[in-house]
Amino acid sequence: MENRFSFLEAEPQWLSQWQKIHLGAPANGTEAPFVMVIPPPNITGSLHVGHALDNILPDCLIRYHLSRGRPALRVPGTDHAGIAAQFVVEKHLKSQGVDRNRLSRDEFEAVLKNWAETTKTNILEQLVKMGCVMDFTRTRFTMDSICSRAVRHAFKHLFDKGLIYQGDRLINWCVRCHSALSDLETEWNSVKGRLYYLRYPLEGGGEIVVATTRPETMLGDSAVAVNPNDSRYFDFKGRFVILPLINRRIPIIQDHRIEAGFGAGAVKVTPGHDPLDWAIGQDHQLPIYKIIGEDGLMTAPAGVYQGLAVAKARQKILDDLKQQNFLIKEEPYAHNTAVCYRCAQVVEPLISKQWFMKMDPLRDLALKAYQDNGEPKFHPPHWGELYRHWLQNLKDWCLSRQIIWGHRIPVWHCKSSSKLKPENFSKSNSELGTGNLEQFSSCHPICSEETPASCPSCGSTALEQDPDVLDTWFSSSLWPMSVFGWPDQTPDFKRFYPTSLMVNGYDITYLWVARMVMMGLYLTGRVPFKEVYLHGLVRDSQGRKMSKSLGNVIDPAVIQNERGTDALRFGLIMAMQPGRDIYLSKDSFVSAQNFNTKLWNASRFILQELSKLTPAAPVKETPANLTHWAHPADFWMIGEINKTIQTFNQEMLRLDPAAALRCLYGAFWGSFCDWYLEIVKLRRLNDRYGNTVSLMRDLLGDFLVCLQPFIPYVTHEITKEFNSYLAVKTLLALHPSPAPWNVKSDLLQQGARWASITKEMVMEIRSLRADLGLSPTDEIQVHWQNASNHGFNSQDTAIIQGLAKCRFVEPSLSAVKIRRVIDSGNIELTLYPATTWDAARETARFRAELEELDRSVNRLKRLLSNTGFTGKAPPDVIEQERGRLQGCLQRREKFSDYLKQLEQSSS
RNA sequence: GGGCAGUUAGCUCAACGGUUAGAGCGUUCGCCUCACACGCGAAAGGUUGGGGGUUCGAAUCCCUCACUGCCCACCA
Repeated sequence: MENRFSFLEAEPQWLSQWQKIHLGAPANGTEAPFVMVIPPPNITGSLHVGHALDNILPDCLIRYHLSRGRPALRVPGTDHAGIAAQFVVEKHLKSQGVDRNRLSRDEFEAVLKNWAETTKTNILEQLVKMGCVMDFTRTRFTMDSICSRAVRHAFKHLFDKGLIYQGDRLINWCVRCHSALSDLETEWNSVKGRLYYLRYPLEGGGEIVVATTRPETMLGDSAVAVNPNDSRYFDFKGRFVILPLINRRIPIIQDHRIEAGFGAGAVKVTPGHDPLDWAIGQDHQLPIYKIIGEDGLMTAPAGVYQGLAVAKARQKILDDLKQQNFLIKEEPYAHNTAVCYRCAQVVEPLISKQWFMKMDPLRDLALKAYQDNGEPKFHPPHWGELYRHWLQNLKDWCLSRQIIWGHRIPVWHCKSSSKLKPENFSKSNSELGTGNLEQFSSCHPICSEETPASCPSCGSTALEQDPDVLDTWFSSSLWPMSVFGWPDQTPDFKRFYPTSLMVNGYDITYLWVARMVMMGLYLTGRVPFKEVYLHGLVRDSQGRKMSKSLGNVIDPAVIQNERGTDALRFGLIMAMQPGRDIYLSKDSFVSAQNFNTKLWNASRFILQELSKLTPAAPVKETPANLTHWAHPADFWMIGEINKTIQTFNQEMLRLDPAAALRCLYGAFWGSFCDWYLEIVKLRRLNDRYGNTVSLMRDLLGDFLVCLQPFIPYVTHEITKEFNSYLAVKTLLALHPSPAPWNVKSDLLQQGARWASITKEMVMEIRSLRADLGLSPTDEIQVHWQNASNHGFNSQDTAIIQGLAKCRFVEPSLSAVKIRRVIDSGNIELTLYPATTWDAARETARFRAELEELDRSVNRLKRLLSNTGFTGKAPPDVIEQERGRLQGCLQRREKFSDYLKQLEQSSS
């Protein structure tokens, strides 16, 4: 074995073996498989460290369940990522000097398909390299034929139920992406703008002042609103305003949504370009003027301002208002503006004909499932309430996007007649005036899973598919169903749906998780996953988001190259705290790598001991009759591993792999390496040493099996090195998770007691050695009273001598003495240092100890004489306190005795 | 504006009503000791954010204040 784990050489060997182990051995029992689907990464580029988390945490769970003999499946795949992907590809084209607007729809789609193929391959390869156990024969892509079919089927079903409709609504329009966005796809930025106070003249004399941050929208005003209780405006009721610049006559209306306290108390109402104004406009039946177009330029109704970009129009309108004395004042004002969550450009609220989905029936199902059955179960639990609250306030979902990359809406329009269908146009539409609305025939739109041959109403074959594509999250919301072939009742769908657990970052709880639940419930009657684990977001060591511009991005591939995939996996899992964001720096992976090295080296030591055994045939299995040959140290370690196995299982099952890993880390390094292996070394001369070595090997085997889900590469590589020496016969990943060792509890207790005394003694001596400034080669002489009472024989004392670099001697009356007690004062230790020694310091030490003990004794006496305590506390707690008091008294007696001796000898 | 989470050692976090609050990293000191210097040993470091309450007993439960982060809403 090399003295370092060469991960770069070792890693590639294991990948092909792991790809075969999905679902594990053929299921013999009836236990339901543990099923997860991957949160499909966007095909925008390569995987970042957040993706690594999304995949490594589930992989640990999948591997864990496989090792417990439960069939386990994880389905990989990728997401076409609509706007996000189109944005990235547009940028890429631009960097190559290609303007995407000069490409035809088909040409651009071809570029995107090509891009998707490349990144898909790259992403799947990265997943494989991270060691993820997935069934790559079931790999899906949200735009492949299976998923697309599910999308069309779901759409048609919802359409037929009347839940999907087309209509003119105020929506979020990204001018750069040239598409509508849903409410969840906008983000809010604080901007330092200005608040402008405009003077609106009243018909018949007088004026009213309105405040606005967007003066250019005044061209679209159709009313001025005031609060009905605002006494300043009681007299204005029923009067009209003549809108400056364009001289439109608009009413003054009253609406309770207007806050009297803000600005001037009167608000210009622009139903075409503001969400609140749109709502007010609906209620008051106000006309709508669309003065900003989808291209971000002022439209024809904007009159002389037509064709100007919004910012330029604003400036010109301000100039004109000022010149005509309509601008009273302006003041600095911080407010929020919506931006596109993908391209970060300003979102314009505007009226547009879009496809929407009524969410109420779906929402009700999700609320009922959550309230009645607690489904899905959230980790951490407080997310459940957030989810419920969000559902309660859910609005209709804007489904259509005016981009190219995505699922084309499965609706066809009949072009046979140019006759307009009057009910498609509300009276306000006639005033939109931009001609942007499609002219549809009188035939009903045809929703169909397959391209229809002809119009069912008129028989015409002049059909045109709706040009829009679906929100990328529509296909995502079907993912846990579509990957298994839904709507067909495939064997996979029957066996694996609903899935067991969904793991992803909390940032997409509403965008994705909630929608999957709603769609799953509505379309299949079942919540698509029993549990949801929402992990925190990865941030840098200062808590900032990782971004390319800040230069604080951690590329998982770089960590893998520098420290190994296991270090990446270990470091990420250890950094996870349920419900909290994860702060990472490149240094976060140092101690992870160190652990792997430690594991490697400890294994190397054990292998070396195995190979030294003669004859060449080492013990294959630890002899069962432990009581005949095992040492208390062995029983102690067995007790430790039993506790570890128990905690490990418990934490894994309650979805806290970080706690599980912490427990393994501490037991392996702190108990197994630091103490047990060191003790074993000191037992080499024992004639049963061969048995000890095989026990040590089997204990290592337990650790390897438990650690395998987290650090598969190094553990598998170790089992390979051990070859026939290790009891692990199959591929480690399929080796059964260890059960606690079946050893009588009194033996375990004896072992624990032995270890407790030994460790305390050794640490006391080591501490004193450091205190005295002794060199590690200097032996320190020790006398130990009452040793035999604790059953310590010569082998035990040899172990202590070896660990503490000391030598046991007969008591000496003449030598310098340092006294200590251990085991709560039951054992007295006398040390004879062969060096000068500061008696004054020792005296001070005892005095301090005594003071501390006095305090403890007083406290404990008070506590134990408190009838409130003795009457109410559980008996074992009282017993524990009694024991503590006993120990303190014993120690105090010894220490005052030593102190007296010290004072006598120094005087 | 509404809501959620958090505040414990220099840093990241444990401790899930039991009385002397623990790890890892970092720091300091001593060691290349035959698995490992990616290591070993030793040590320093805390009024558990402030205040009040419940309890025999509070980091833990309740109230309150302060601060931090996030989500939702969007006052023009």
